[in-house]
Amino acid sequence: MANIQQVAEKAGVSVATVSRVLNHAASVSTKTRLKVENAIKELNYEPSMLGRNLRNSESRLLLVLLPSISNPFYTEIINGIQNTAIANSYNILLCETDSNPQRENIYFNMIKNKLADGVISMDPTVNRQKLTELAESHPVILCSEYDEGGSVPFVTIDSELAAYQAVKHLIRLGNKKIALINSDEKFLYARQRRSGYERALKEFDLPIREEWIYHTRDLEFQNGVQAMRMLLELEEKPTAVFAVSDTLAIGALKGINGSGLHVPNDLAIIGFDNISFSNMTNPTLTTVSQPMYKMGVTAANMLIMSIKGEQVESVVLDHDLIIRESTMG
Amino acid sequence: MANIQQVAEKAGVSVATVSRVLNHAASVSTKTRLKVENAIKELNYEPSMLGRNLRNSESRLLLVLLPSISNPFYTEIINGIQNTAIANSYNILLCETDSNPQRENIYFNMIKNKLADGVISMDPTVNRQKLTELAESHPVILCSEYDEGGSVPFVTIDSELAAYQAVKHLIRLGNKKIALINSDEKFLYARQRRSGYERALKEFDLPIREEWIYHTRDLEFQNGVQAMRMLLELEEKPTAVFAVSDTLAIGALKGINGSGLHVPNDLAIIGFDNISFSNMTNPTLTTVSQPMYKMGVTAANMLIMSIKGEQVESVVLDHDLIIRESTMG
DNA sequence: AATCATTTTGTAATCGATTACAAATTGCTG
DNA sequence: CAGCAATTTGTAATCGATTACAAAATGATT
Repeated sequence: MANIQQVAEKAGVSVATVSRVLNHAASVSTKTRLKVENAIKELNYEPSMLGRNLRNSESRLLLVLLPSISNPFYTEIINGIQNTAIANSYNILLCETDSNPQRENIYFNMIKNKLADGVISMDPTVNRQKLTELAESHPVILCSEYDEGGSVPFVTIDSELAAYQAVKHLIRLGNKKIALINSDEKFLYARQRRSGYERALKEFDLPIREEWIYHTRDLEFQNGVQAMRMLLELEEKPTAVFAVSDTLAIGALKGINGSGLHVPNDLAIIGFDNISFSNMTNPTLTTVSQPMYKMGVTAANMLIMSIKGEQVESVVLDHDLIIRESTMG
Repeated sequence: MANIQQVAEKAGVSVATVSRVLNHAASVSTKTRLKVENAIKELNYEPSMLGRNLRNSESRLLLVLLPSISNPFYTEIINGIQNTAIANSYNILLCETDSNPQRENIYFNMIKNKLADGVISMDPTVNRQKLTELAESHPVILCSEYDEGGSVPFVTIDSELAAYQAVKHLIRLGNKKIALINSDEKFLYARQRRSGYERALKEFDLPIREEWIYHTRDLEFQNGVQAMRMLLELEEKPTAVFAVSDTLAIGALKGINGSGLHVPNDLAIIGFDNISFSNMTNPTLTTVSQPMYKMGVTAANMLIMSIKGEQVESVVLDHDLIIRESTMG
């Protein structure tokens, strides 16, 4: 790869002039510009991001942190981020953290080191303190999961309300025994969704029974299968299940297969996220749809504003209840 | 963020000495090393990747190109790559190309510009010429999809054989009318899987009928649904279907629901990839399992060897036929 | 204490770009 | 064509690290 020196030499000008051509400075005469452009073409030259970034403290690269790419929930969000980034001449790099603080740290360092201009974190278990610290001096936006009462701007939905509405839908269908398949309540969204679940039950004077609340370790299908098996072993079985993620709900659906029970006649199920799989199951899955693409777009716009030094406000977007076969008894 | 100058000043030594401490050079006395380490701690200093990379032409970052993160097929491969990379003090960045040559180009430039040390491409529609060109001067490994007769090292499976075995399995079950849901044959794997399909049919003197071969535009569920609908409208319907990806097979399964036909009694289905969802469908999906994690590990090891300047040989890994309910009539 | 070998540290060039400032060129005007 | 302003180009410092080489400090030996 040629460097700027060689281009300058070939064009018979100084490196400063080449740099000016590269940056479309107005003060270059047409004649020299053409000379330089030819030299660039001949040498197949492309400017080094490294040299440029070192000097400019700008990389036009955005980092997107996510715990795992295996959850399809992130797919559409990333599309939104990516399209918005590209429209603003930024590129994105996806960083899978596996919720491992050490890995997170490596990516935080990329930001500190100007290898990237900002970060959108979708990792719920992120090291709070490190992140807040980073956010003091660098652009950071949280997406989906956020820090209650924290200072880092976020974009999310009203999980409590969504859960409340989902459970209310189950109650309206006549269900009185409603189970909750929740993830670990160290996550804010898990606490919020539980809270919405309880609010709906209370409103209709239904009891909150601990044995109908199951906590899973992860959000994989298998965790949902396991949860459902436990619920089906109870003496008093629920007649409906609200799972806090589609992956869990799909696993639960699987757990019911072969038990002789029928969805939705014996047991109604609602998921959360509206991942593309949720429409492929048999029966198809009723679920809460998050505006994932829009979340991505919003987060990216917020980050880019933040990089420009503008103030940004957190945003709460609307959700939808998508009613499908798993609750159409 | 403090820089190396400030650390040197605080420790009362030269920048060279600080650099030596950072790089664990043997020639630093214990006394000065301690002074420097204290200064580093006090200033909360972390070396700039940018300065280091510019000087060293090394970033210890690997790029992983993939067309879309929405296909779960890539998930396990990436796990393998990531774990191997970390074990060798590398980090990975995922780059979603959407099979867009312009985007690809941006990431290729990151390699050329030393922002990353090498690239593993899983993008089948990659710009062949650009990639080969890049591979001449930079470490590149292809994973899964590769360039037949090309010079770029790859890791893959024997798609032709896998398809042959899958179709033979259908024939052994007594099927004589076997359809193929293939993707676009511009992809090498699509041509290879078709070839294996035809070899099996020929071996058992079964006719190859064009109307039983459907080509989809993408690998999304919806493409499989659509394909199945077309096949079910034929006068002479197939009794079995081999789909070249699980996503298509799952869509096909969905397409059969509501048609009154039963899987596997009326129609057997085989997919390809063994994505985690393939075990969640009802009935569960028979499929060809690729050693995805191992592919990732192998690709990463090959890339790291290549970065070290060693010669690497392409690898063909073993696959497995996983028999589940969709072919257990 | 002088000499020399060995260990430790510092000086300054380097990587590839950008840009403030200085210098050179161009074009006008009288 | 001298004089001056406006335009164009070049020089050299800079970003933050690494490292060859030089210089200084240390220690051993006589």
